[in-house]
Amino acid sequence: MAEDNDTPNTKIPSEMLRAHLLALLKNWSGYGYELANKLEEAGYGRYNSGTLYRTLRQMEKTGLISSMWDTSSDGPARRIYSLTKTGSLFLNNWFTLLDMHKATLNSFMKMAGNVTEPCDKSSSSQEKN
Amino acid sequence: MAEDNDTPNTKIPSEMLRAHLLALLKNWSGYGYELANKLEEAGYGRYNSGTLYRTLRQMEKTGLISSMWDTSSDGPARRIYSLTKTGSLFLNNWFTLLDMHKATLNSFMKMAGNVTEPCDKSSSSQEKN
DNA sequence: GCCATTTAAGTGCAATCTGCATATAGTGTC
DNA sequence: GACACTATATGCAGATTGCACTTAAATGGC
Repeated sequence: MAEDNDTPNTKIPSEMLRAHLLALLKNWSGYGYELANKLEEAGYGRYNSGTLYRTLRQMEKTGLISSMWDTSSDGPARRIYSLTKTGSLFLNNWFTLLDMHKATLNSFMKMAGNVTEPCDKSSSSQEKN
Repeated sequence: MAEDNDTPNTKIPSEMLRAHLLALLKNWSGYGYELANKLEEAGYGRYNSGTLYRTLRQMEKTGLISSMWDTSSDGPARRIYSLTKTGSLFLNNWFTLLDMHKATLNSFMKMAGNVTEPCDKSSSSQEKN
């Protein structure tokens, strides 16, 4: 992991990155450098370290995860993160949101057919019930 | 539809809003005000109009949608949006991304138990003895 | 000991994005 | 003309992002 290839080869929205981090921390505690490695191994490229660490601190600030220093190891101190109750709930809600989102997308795409008549005489939209 | 209740009661990430707009414009052309109504009818609250219009213009700038003025109607001119080829591709990719994301989440959550042992190659995961 | 490298986390800053309030403009109604 | 409704857009403070850079502890080579 010595190369400074700091570019994610698969760019995902930051909301998804947060969800990924929460999922990794489910039933496990890890530190930033380690999380970055896991993300890379999963094919999400090498995140810019600043971006990743800042994301983690921000998630901690909003209560999704909590951290404490681990100085028991050999190298420099590590900030060990764990999922909070809130973070766990958030992760579950995220799954729900994903499903709702997908359902809405499908509904919207199917909705396309029902607008064939222009009927501009009415007030706002085509079908005003 | 005249109340100025400008608050979405279900807050979703902006990436999802963009996907919703793309889905609505699939096989259909509509203008901003109309799209706002559809989102509200679908239970996503009344978006702040500024936010929505800016999002649309930005999506146009990045080539996901295209617009032209419609002055044929009675009221003020409407900017009619349609999906571009790029937007259509983007929407398809978004579905793929959603599936990948969900798969990754599940994989990460299941991964939790294996931390006692480096499953993969000994890159630099948890404890590089 | 000295120096480069690796591990680990963080800061600085410009550019962009977000939420919210406000502005602009056309049309119909009184 | 005053007013409400439709329709789009702008202004601005605060948050977020990407990228470069910094700090710091330990390891390994000479």
